[in-house]
Amino acid sequence: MLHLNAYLMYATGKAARRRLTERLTAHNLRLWHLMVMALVADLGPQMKTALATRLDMNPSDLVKIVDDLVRTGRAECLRDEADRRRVLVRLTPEGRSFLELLDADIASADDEVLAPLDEREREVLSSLLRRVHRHLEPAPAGVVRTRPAHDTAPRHPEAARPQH
Amino acid sequence: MLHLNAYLMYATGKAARRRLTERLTAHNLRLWHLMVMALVADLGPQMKTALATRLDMNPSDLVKIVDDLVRTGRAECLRDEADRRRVLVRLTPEGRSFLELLDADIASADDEVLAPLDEREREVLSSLLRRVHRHLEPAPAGVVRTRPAHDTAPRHPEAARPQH
DNA sequence: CCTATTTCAGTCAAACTGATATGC
DNA sequence: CGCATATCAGTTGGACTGAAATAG
Repeated sequence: MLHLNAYLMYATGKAARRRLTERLTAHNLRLWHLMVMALVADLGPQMKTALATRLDMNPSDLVKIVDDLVRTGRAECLRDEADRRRVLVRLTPEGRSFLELLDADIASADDEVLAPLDEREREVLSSLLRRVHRHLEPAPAGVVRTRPAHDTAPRHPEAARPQH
Repeated sequence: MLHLNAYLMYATGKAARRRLTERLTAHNLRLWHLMVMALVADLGPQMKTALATRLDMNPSDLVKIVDDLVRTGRAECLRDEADRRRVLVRLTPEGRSFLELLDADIASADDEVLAPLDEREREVLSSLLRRVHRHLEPAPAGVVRTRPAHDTAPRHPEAARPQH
């Protein structure tokens, strides 16, 4: 019973989150602050609903996270003039450089988590997890097709695909 | 940045927990209620600290979970007469049959989570996750060596293993 | 009217901290 | 005394619900 795979995933994920969180509290950040910044950096300015769906979090919680980011000057919101219901979230230059600052910390957390596995095994684990994850959290719709940051080349052009 | 493995584990674990929790709420149970019962069923009567360590949860939280289980007649606590600080938690017969009742639900949750993987892949994932998990949450000490006990006779904890 | 997006108010399980009591 | 076990009170970040406000 304790060999329940669902529980094993949960327990491992919890321990992994703890490592990440440890690094983040040193910077006065919480997990979602990082993830929202990282996702916006990856996809370019996005609607709040798209961010929430993609991160599998509640829209009402995302609002508060974005509020924090705006208050600390790391993100800003623009009303989309084409559809005035929409609010696009984008990083400020400070937000972008702050993310770069975190990069080393984050990578080392990742490394610590995967320490017992060699390169080949990490890839296998990552790919299996990704398949399970895609299955459990089906592809989010509604991602706005915007360019990533103007100063960096678009890295995943196929990721910003309209929903139909 | 979003390909962060630590986050991928967290996100997958969260989704897996959700599936488990869905089945449990149908039985008015929470995750920890199940896990504590399952662990006690597996290891036999255990100290509360041992259970908490093993499940990577806070001792103060475990107390409340065990309280719930006792109140609903699924577990009972016995003071260890050899060391009166210790409280051994064990399942009642009702607890044991309740666990058996849950078995099918639990197995199906597990199956749903791993649906996209074939038998071979499930084993690989499970084994990789287990290694990562062991590394992140090193082996708990202080587990009392008791039999999984189908009768209710208190075992003598002289069988307990010293923790180093 | 109906739907989508955002926002707010509040609840709940889980994660964690600190302090205290008690027995070895 | 120190140390381990158990317990209690409280906080915090996270997960979730329901409802309102706004705009297409």
